[in-house]
Amino acid sequence: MAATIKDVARTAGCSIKTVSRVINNEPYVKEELRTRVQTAIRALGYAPNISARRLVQNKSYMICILLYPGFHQEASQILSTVMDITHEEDYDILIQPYFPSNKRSRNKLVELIAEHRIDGFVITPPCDSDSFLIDMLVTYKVPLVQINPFDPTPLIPSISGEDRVGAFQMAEYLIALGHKSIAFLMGSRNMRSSFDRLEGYKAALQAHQLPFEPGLVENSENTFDGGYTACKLLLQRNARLTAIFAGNDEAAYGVIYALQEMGIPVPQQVSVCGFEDLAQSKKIWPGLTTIHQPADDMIAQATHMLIGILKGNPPREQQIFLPSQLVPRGSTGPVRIP
Amino acid sequence: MAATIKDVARTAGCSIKTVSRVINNEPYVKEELRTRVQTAIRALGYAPNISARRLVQNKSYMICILLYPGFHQEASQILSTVMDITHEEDYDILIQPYFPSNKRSRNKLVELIAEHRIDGFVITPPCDSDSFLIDMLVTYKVPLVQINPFDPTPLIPSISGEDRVGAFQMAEYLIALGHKSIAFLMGSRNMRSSFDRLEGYKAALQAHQLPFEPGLVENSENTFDGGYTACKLLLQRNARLTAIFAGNDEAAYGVIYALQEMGIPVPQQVSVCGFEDLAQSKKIWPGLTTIHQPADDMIAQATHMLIGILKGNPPREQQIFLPSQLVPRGSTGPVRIP
DNA sequence: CAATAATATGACAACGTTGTCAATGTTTTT
DNA sequence: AAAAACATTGACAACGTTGTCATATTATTG
Repeated sequence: MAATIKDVARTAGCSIKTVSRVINNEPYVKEELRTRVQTAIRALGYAPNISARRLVQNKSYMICILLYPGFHQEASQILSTVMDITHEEDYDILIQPYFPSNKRSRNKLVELIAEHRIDGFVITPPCDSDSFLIDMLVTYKVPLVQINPFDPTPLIPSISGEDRVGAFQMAEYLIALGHKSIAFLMGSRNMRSSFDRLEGYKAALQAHQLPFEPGLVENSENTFDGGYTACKLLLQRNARLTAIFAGNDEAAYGVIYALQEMGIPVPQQVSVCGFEDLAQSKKIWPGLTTIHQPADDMIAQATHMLIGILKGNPPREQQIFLPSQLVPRGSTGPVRIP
Repeated sequence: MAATIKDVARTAGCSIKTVSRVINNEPYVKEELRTRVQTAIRALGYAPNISARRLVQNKSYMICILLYPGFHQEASQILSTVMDITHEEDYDILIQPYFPSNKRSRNKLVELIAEHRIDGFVITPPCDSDSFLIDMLVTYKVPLVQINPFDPTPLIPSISGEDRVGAFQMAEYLIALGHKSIAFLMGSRNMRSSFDRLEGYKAALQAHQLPFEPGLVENSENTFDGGYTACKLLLQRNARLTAIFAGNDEAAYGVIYALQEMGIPVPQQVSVCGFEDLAQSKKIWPGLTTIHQPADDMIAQATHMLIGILKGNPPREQQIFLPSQLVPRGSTGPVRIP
């Protein structure tokens, strides 16, 4: 299917060896021929086959970084999970940072695909919203599994957390504690899960006959700084609120930091909760009440599904849900009786 | 050098195709011949060459997980750094969890080496203390770079943080704040850095004419639970201490949690500090005073050094130091005047 | 018992690249 | 002007595996 060095040689009218020289920036190719070869390479979309190169050079072009789970806490949680999979399956796993819509990220990906270095992809939020990315993978017919929010008509195999349900549970929990003025931090708008969580929050209010106040919703990125800033804005605008439901755990850390900085005790005056249950959330004081929906589980499931597809065992269901679970900790408490 | 399928075939007295069948658990090989082949495989220490298999099957046996830096906070800090390197260099990077002295970890490594899948290694603490591991890599002549504490006679190229100096700086800082009763959490004993940090702490006391009290040193793992437990033990034994110097940031989180749980205000009654400067340390309240010595920088340096070695440019120095830097935050303050 | 099917083995090509070496053309040196 | 050095190109083997196909052996069927 893909062009090989022979195709390039034929197109450029020279031997494969000369093409090889051009690819590897070796000397002893006349400038004119060199450009002719480069033109052919571009015209055919040729990329060298890494496996062949590795074979003949007896090199792997791979480096291994040994990481003790504990030397760097959070990373290893994902990595351990993922690497357990590689140990049982025949696949190595490359973890690649991806910035949606970033040109460099995209180029790197095209390269990985063109060089036959990748059999399949697992896509995590918010990369699933990068339609260029998804289109490209579909065009190249590279198998992929997404981690993304609920989709009523999934075209692509995916693992989904229950964002709407989880947010509903959490809001209901706060309401049960007596909170009536509950702020909501609407997370990154490029993640669909943010919208689903907002919906769950609204639904819970409605189910308990509480009014939805748009002034209690603040846009923020799902980061520490996002939570910090949003919290300050909210309190400026509304001094009566008794609880803040952050878009995720990271944002909740920012909220807690901001409150403490202002001398507002958590949870005595304001309750705070998050969504995700990072390992860190039980290590801060007070422990963060949150919805358990761990990234590493989702990634593990997605990887298993992908390997299944690659081995010719497509999953029974296109979309798998991981149930969300409320984890109450110290950052939330009963509303203070005024 | 390494045995190939032909060697096995010759030893077992059959064709390479039959060996291939045995390797891949295909049918149509008589039991007797199958065991003969398996014996030969074991005798020769044969492992199939993955690149050749990949070439002929036109598969990469690699999976890519796209991870948005932000979807999972801490992991991406390391990964981003590391992947930036792969983007510029020709190497893919496999991150592999390793439990020192764990049989499964070791087997996985042997496999990676035998199958020619790895050109070189970066070893992080405490894996550098696993002499089996180091010996094996040296025996197989696989290039490696270690991240480890200062070694006066380094045989292996390494990147080192200034553990002793850093601990000295920190202890001196606490002393300058008026602290005289400073507890020290001696971190994991399988990391040499723990000993170096203890030394730095002792040296600072001595430099300022403060007595070293063994009762103020507590053994603990460099984990949240380790810090938590050690803190409780320390306070039971010694109510006068005004500062706790934890073995690393994670342990410091445990210490802060324990203190808050006991209603002891930080830093008003007890100051707390750590070592490492995890991203989280500026996000907790009060922010953690610590020594900046980021894992991702060290890993990046080590990786660059390793690639240099692989490309035939050995480093000028066998050992590179990354200077440590004190980062004061809210968790430390002047000692309370009684 | 012949005919057929199933099992067991091997010879050899193919995968796509790089390395070696030979062949040719061009420039520089003596 | 001959010799030597250098620049440019290509033919072909090699890397280690799996896939295809042919062949030999054994078991099953009619």
